[in-house]
Amino acid sequence: MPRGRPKEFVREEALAAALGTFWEHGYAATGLADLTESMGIGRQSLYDTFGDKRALFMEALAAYCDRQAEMVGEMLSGDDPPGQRLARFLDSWVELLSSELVHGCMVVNSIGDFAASDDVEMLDAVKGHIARIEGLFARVIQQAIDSGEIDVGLSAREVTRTVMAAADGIVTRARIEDVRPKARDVSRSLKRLLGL
Amino acid sequence: MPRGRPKEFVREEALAAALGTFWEHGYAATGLADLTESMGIGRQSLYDTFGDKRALFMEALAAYCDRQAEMVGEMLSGDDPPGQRLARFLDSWVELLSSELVHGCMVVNSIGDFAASDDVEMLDAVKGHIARIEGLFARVIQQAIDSGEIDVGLSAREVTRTVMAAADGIVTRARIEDVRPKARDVSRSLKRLLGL
DNA sequence: ACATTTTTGGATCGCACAATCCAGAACAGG
DNA sequence: CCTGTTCTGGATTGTGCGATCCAAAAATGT
Repeated sequence: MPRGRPKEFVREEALAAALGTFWEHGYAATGLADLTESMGIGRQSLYDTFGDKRALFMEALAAYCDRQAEMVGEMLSGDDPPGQRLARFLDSWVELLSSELVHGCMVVNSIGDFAASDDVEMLDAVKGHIARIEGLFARVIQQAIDSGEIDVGLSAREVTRTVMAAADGIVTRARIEDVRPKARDVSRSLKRLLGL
Repeated sequence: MPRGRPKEFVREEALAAALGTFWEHGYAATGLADLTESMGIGRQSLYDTFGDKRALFMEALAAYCDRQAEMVGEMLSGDDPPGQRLARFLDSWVELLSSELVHGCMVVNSIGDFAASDDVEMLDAVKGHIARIEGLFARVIQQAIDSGEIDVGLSAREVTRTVMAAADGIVTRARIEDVRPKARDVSRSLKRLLGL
């Protein structure tokens, strides 16, 4: 155990709290007061532990992406054939919009937060996170095409980009309205498109 | 002609310039200096003519929506059957992403700019603009279903929401990368979905 | 000439924000 | 007891912003 007075908070928990606040309000709209309140720590502790606001955000965004990748990876995994796993995902991801994604996808939200900025490092991080999630879908879709489950004259790239675009559109709108009815319609349409 | 010194700028032109700046950088990231520079007028003239920054933005957003509605309306009109008009739109809207929509759709961008704010009036305006554009697609799609051109066991509502979601996703990503290849793939997939 | 209106640009106000500094108290181990 | 670290909270700094005020100049009609 280190010398002096022990920290009164767990780093991961404080980071998770910051994640939630950034997720809900975005980067610029989140003030230091919002962060210290939701994290339950003082300004000094925040700067000592995480650096500054921007560094804290980048770390939170990376944690979000890890969590999202794990969740999507689980939903797309299983013993049944890849096409059925994708169909299952399309059926059940509507539930995510009721709980996890009520404030949209933090990565997609970050596009708007930094698109007009000159923070190339942040933008590269955002693009990387997007590519990572997209890769999970591309893999399953490619498998479903290889196995013949999906056979509609479309490449895996075309299908993946369509699914991702629709998902991005839904989570964008999720920020200002209840999109679950829309998401159900889109999921049904996409399954029809893919013959699932 | 009114009494004193005549205005040295045309209101519509100044508004169009403000529209472009807001469109490119978003609401918060656009400073008064950016506006006066792009509009070519002084602060005083701006406040006298448009009120304040927020009022100027609302007017610019409404003008954007008018223009967008007119453009989409034209692209979806013609003498050929509605299904073909929709297919034509899906083919040619990629060009819009090369010129008009390089910085995304101003309405969709505004979602992120005001989702976390408590400006309900602005949010209602955004929602109204979205509904207006969506109505244009819903009408054509309904016609194509009534005429039997589209017959894939999906309702007009389901198809419309899917097309809009995909489009929203594409224009969101357009802010940080060239999405024309993606848009081509998505358009091809959607046409396949609709049997066009 | 005169009145009216707009333009221009500087100066200023008020506010919110991130970030830093500081001093005192709290808590641990040596 | 002493030392090192953290927590607390107030005070402060610096910056950028929207917005307003002001005064002088410019351009029109009466």
